[in-house]
Amino acid sequence: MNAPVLNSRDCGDCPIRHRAVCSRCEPDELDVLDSIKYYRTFEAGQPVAWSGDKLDFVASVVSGVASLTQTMEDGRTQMVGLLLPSDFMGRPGREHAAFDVTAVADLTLCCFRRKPFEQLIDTTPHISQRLLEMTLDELDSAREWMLVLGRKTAREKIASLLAIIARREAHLHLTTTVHGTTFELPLTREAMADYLGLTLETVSRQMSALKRDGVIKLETNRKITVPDFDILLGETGDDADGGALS
Amino acid sequence: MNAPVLNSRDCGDCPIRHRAVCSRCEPDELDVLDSIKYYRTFEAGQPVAWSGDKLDFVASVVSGVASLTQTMEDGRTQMVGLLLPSDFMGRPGREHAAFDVTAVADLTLCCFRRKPFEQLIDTTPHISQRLLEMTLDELDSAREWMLVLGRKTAREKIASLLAIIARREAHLHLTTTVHGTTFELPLTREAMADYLGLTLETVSRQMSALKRDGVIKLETNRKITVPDFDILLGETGDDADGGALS
DNA sequence: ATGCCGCTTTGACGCAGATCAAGTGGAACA
DNA sequence: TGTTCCACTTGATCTGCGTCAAAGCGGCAT
Repeated sequence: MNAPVLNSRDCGDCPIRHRAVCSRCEPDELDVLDSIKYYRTFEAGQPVAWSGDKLDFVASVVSGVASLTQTMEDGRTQMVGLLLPSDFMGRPGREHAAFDVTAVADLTLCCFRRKPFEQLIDTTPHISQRLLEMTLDELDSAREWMLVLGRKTAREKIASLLAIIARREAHLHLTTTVHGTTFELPLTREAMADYLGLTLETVSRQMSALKRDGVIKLETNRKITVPDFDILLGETGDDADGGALS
Repeated sequence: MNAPVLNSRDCGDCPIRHRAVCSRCEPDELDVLDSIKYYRTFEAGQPVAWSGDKLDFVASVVSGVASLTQTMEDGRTQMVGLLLPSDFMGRPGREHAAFDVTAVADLTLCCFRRKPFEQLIDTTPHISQRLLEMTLDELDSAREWMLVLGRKTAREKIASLLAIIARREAHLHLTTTVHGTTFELPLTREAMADYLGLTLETVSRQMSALKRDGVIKLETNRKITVPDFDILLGETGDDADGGALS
């Protein structure tokens, strides 16, 4: 467990400083944010909130991964969002969580008390503008994911997910050598299945197939090497350019 | 063709005045909007914009229906958004369309020239706040649709779509009698299939099945009567609440 | 009317992915 | 060095939906 420092961390040192809701803030605005913020950590697998729970904060993901999922009465579940570092969680103006939120990997949140944050939004264009921009980006991502869910084959779905993870991990911890790009997969097979609208057996089979075909190599179950990224992209079914999510 | 009045319509008479981006605007703010707005109409089936096109305006849907769709190289298409009256189209700060936009039914747009609109956003909190709120709503809808696409059966998908259309049409033109609720379906079977991630044959079969089971009646191909809305909701697979009953 | 065309329905068949069921392998712990 | 556990893999079989093909049904123009 690499438990991160808990409280009173300086925003200047923050790893997501330049991408999160606060990215456009001036020093004095950061001071205000600093006064309503606190850190919370969750171990992999722990719930952050259940759908319908009262939620007194909104938050930025500092490190780790969280998922938003919906569950039907009979137990079918669908992941509807994957929150990676710098992503924003919660909705200003809404008291209750709309989805189940779970820490998929060890998670650190920078939480803002909701009431004061809502006031800040009304008075600080730097925050509300950035929040609008991030929300529009999320909407684009959600819409691109709809294509994945609605029209892609199992193999294309897996390839799309791997490409997205690799791309998002890129500017953090990712190693590229002559042998390709290696990254950590922060999801279980079951979580992948929930995201992709598949069963975990199908996920496993398609992972094996991609491995067999040399598209990926598995260092361990969770550590993946992509020898040639273009080949992976070719498997996503998107047109050759930058198809997938931002 | 019921071509609506074209230009210089008074915002006060606008049917979407209380729900669109402009809903929170004061009279003087409306005056500014009025100076950068113009109306455009499209016949059913006509393209509004192709993905990648330069787009010099953003717009509110005044009447009719537009779709946002993505297409893969091999022709597979997925509808990723359905724009009904009062919905907002386009993205401030983006020059080019990200999706194909098509008029699914005869369509009237209230267009705002993009550049001046972007300036307005920065200076008019009433607009940017409302836009943020609408975008967050859209994001919620998109996420709910992900559950439909990823986990629901064909029958559940159809029922979900009919329930959504009926609900959105509710506060416009919808007739409820002792024999149930009747509404116009503004989509072809193919458009339904594109939205639901199905083929049009499957859509047709499931519509027939729902008819056979008495969940719906077809006055014509496009005119639907729902004798008991709760039964329809039961077919969606969602838990009972849904907001309609309770 | 008549023939054409776009939308829709219906049928027969095949397959991708779900379901059911074992089996494998590595990490934690005694 | 074994035992247990859990994430994962693999196999056998089933099925919902896609695919291919044909036929109904208005509406509209000639």
